[in-house]
Amino acid sequence: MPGPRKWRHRQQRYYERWTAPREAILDLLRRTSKHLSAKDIYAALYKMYPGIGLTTVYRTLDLLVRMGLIDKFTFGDGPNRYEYKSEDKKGHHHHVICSKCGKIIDYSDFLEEELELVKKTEECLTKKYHFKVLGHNIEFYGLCEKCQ
Amino acid sequence: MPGPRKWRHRQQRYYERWTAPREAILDLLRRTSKHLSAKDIYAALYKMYPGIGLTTVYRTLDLLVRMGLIDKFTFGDGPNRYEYKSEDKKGHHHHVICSKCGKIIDYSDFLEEELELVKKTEECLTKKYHFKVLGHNIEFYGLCEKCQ
DNA sequence: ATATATGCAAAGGATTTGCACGGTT
DNA sequence: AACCGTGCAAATCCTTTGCATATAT
Repeated sequence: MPGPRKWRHRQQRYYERWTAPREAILDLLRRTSKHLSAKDIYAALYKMYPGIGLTTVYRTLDLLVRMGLIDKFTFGDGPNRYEYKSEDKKGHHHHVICSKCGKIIDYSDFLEEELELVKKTEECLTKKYHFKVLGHNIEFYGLCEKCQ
Repeated sequence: MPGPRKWRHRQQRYYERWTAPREAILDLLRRTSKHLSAKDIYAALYKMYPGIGLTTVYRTLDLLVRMGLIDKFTFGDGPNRYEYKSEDKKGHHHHVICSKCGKIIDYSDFLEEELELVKKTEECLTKKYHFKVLGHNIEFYGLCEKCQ
């Protein structure tokens, strides 16, 4: 049951078998625009796939993160949330989080400015600390319309 | 035993008594440049102040966050970390986190550019979503010199 | 005297780990 | 047959809560 990007890396073996749960979890994340937690995913899958275990969800999410297919986000309190990483740059966005109700808005304006700042920063960090930047995370928090 | 900024807000009472543990915890955070977890603080204080409870540390940290004296950071896995919020803008910085060893570097270049981007974004978010921005968080992650 | 702050122990929530079973290769 | 993936239960880690006691006003 090969997925869309079934792929075993030469250097680092990500998996040996592309199984139904793995496909189901990746598929769910690919289809949704929400930021799902492990439990969310477990609950959604349980309907169509009873017998699935929460542990498998966690392990699969970890696998998908390592494969670079999804991103993992930690929003202050509460469980980690996962998001499908779209291949095109258009998918890039930030999160705006309401501190009160936890609502998350995806936001993607000023990407050019951001990109420039990020690039500058990365170069500087490489020079200054010999730090290899692999990614960044920009988020805003405050109060959403309803919670003010 | 009044602290440096002992202060009971008129509208919202933060505390009734400025006690020794509160002073000790704020003081510790003011003196260090590290990003301490609740346990770190507990351990440090335990030497000079045995009998202090971890619960008190958590409760005090929560209080100090509500008072706006310290910031709380969640770096992926691991415990939350706390940092004294300096009053001058010079104290503003980002975090660069090594994904492997967890090392945190404070970084504060390109603040003007950042400030501009942040300002733009905040205005836009207000207009677009009527979202009241209270703060932002910019962080970079990757591999530090040793871990590459 | 009264309300607040504290410490301990227990509870809670999220995630990881140990282990035996079952399906693939 | 050997190995990988899975599910369950237990363990772990961090944090919060309940409650009785100690302390400040």
